[in-house]
Amino acid sequence: MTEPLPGDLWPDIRPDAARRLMAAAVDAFAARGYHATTTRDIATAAGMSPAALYVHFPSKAAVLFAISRSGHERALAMVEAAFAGPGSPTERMGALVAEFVSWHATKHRIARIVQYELSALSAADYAVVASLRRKTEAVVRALIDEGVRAGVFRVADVRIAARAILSLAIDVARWYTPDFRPAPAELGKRYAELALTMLGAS
Amino acid sequence: MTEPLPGDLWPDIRPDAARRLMAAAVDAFAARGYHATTTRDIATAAGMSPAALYVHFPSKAAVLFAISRSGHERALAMVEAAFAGPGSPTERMGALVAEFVSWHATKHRIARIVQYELSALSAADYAVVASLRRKTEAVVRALIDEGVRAGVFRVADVRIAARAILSLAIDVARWYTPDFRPAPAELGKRYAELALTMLGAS
DNA sequence: TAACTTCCTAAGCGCTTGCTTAGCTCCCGT
DNA sequence: ACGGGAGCTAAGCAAGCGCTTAGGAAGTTA
Repeated sequence: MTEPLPGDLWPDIRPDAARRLMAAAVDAFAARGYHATTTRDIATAAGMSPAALYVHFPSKAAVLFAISRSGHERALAMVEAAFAGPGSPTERMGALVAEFVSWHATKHRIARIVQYELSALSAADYAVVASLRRKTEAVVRALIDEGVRAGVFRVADVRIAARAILSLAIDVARWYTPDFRPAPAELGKRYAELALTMLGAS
Repeated sequence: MTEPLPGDLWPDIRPDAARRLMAAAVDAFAARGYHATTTRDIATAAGMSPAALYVHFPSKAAVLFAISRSGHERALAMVEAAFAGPGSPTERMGALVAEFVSWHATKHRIARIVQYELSALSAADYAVVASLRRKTEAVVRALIDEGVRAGVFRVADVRIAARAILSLAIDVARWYTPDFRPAPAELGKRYAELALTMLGAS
């Protein structure tokens, strides 16, 4: 059920027990959803007693927020890096979609929480991640805009095209399972081609 | 919050109170999720006491299943009708995507339960809707296959293309809100064009 | 009128939930 | 040697959960 946790995940979260709790929460939230997961589930999966969670987090909601926030920040950073990268709008959009899709597959547990547990966040917590989400979408729109102005993309409506591009990637988190072939990196490349075709790229 | 319930929804569900309970459950499940919704929420929103729910349904899970099952059946019927309709593969695929997207926008509350509350179903209930989901996906694959064989679609991988087409439509349920413009019918047409472009339709 | 059926409610039961409290153990600095 | 903080647990509390029980109001049939 649980895959080995990469050591580079949440390097800033200390102590180690807090990271283990977050990793256990990711598995549980992704599999059953935030509301169906109990604090006992999380603590037990991390090898601790139920009370241990409250040594490191003030509440169950704070665990969700920590996961959702860092996931949103990672997603935005990826998209911004692809936008700022070298190459034509076509090349940069291809790289953006390939990496975004690959992330939604590889980290589909985190991605599921990021994309599908927004309604479980408090109003204050939601405001923080909503701002990150708006920035992410704005970057995609800006890149399509650039391609349209350069004459390499042909789309009827930039706003809808951006939504469609993001939908393709985000929805991967919903259906992806680790046994799916091709593997995430190759899947990302195929989706990048589909996305560029959809944008009418030459 | 609640939009007027179309009279043609669940015409087979009797008595009227059972339909009102299902409608209230749709609003609550779609807004907050199955596990965050209490039986008291549903009954109160339907204008009844908490115990009234158990006059018409054996459990809260049965309400979810009734909603999910009828939603899946409706979705499959739509897709099958578009497949069996008149016209070229291009025309039929355009009609399929347009209608499927329009449904995911108009009925986004039901669609959200259909697409995002699968993990809340019992194993037995899930088996029923999973069968309907496989049939739906198979129809889309068959139509792409037909277009590829007829030489009007150009895709590298039929399985992945089918996933992408379905992703575009399904994800609409996640982000759509009633104030979004263009309205569902027009949104469906724009998405149909994007989908056909993605399939390399001439 | 009387018996029956349908649809609903008031009250509450047993259990689980998120979270708290009090106290223990181990390690580190001096 | 010993004080003190960090990290953890056993026990349990108040609140809310899904669901049950007993019974009542209203309409229908004989």
